Amino acid sequence: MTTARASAAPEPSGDGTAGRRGRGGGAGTKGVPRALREEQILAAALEEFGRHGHAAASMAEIARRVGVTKPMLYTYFGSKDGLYTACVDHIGPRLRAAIEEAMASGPEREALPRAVLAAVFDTLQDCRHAWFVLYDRTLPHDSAPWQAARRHRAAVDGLAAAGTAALLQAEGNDDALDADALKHVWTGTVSALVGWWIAHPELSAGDMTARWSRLVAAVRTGA
Amino acid sequence: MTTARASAAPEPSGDGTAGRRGRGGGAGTKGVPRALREEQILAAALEEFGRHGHAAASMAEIARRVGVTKPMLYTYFGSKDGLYTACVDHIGPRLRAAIEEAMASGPEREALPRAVLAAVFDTLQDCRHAWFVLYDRTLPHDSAPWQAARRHRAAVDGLAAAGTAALLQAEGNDDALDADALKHVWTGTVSALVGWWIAHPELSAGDMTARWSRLVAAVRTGA
DNA sequence: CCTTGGTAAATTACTGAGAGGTCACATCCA
DNA sequence: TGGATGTGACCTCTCAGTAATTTACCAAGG
Repeated sequence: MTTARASAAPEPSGDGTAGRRGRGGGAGTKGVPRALREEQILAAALEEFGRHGHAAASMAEIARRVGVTKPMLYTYFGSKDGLYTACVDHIGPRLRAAIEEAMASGPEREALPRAVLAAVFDTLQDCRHAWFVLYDRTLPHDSAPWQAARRHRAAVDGLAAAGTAALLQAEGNDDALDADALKHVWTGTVSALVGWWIAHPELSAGDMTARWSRLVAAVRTGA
Repeated sequence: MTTARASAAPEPSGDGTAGRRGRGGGAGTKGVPRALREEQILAAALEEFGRHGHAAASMAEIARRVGVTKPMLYTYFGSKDGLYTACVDHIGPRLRAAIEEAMASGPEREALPRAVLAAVFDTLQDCRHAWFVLYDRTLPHDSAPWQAARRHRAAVDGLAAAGTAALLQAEGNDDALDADALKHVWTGTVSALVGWWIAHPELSAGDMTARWSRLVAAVRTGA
């Protein structure tokens, strides 16, 4: 299906004196294979959806960022909800796998949150807004994107739940609601850190992890 | 301006055999003074905007919840952005005042977050979604609602900043970025708790505060 | 080597629905 | 009567979604 033939697509894109083409910017193919275009569209959509939310994001704007027109998005992804769902299906498993790997590498109890955060930052370093595609409170209830996001969040949060529940049980707390609330506080903390990271583009994933360690140290000894 | 005259408005609303009116549900006044209607609209708008976000919320739906038609909303608030701004101007100062009062009553350093949270939960108990009107990441950049929300958040966050900065400095950390990040983590924690509270309507503000205390205790001694 | 058809990659131009916003008019109370 | 409260109908514009068409590439076949 992929039939990836060219190493790097020519993509004159914008050049007025189009290379081998007579008319600059006409209809026809630009030599970009479908698989590659899908990746480009997905990347642009992750950013737009993450930045503005499902409702405020516009298909035309996503197409414009890619350097393509709307019908391409619809031939490749069917609908706005289809594209959003594809975004969720793209970033969800990647986050889940990264977190699973971080947890499986068996850090000590105390360093586990740090390891998970490092995995999250590492996964999001080139698409930081993608986090908020998964954690968008404004998705229309029961829509396809809502269900997809819910499913993938459950997978990610399940890992968090394991850690937080163990922590509470170690203190003799078996309240299921407490565990659920603490899980939410954890994902909320991750959201806050990712949101802050977006506002500081110059910082690397490693910078963020280091900062987290410093904050935890301060809060644990102080407070 | 208020001229609140009636103790409780009659509001037949929906009753086919309207009380004293010939035509059921016609045009004319329903005896609800402007100030009261504005409160009703504001309450409905806070819920709708908080639940669905600025873009996905619809003026028609807000009007329907109040039992009124769209032109009323525009007569009273001018525009969608005007209504959103009014929501922000309504909840922002209330939250700020509550937090200020909680901090001014001088709890010990350690109990300060708990006191602030109690104030927040108390303020939001009848309009929990309102928090997300203030903290909506999807507001169109530089729009009037965005600026208003930013301003009020700054006021609320400023109080948080005082606490977090003091905490870090006590540990010998003077990094301004660390303080800013910790402030965001704090507001993210509040957001997470409020979001979780929305999913558990049966819990009171007091329940939430107690739960917070339990979680903090577990996390501090453990982890 | 050059046509030639088939397929993949794109675009232009359009439609339709829904939501923001407005206007003229209706009703009620003082 | 006049101002406050309120509605029905309408306008307009954006945006999701679609149909028809156009161009480029690629492989055979003459």
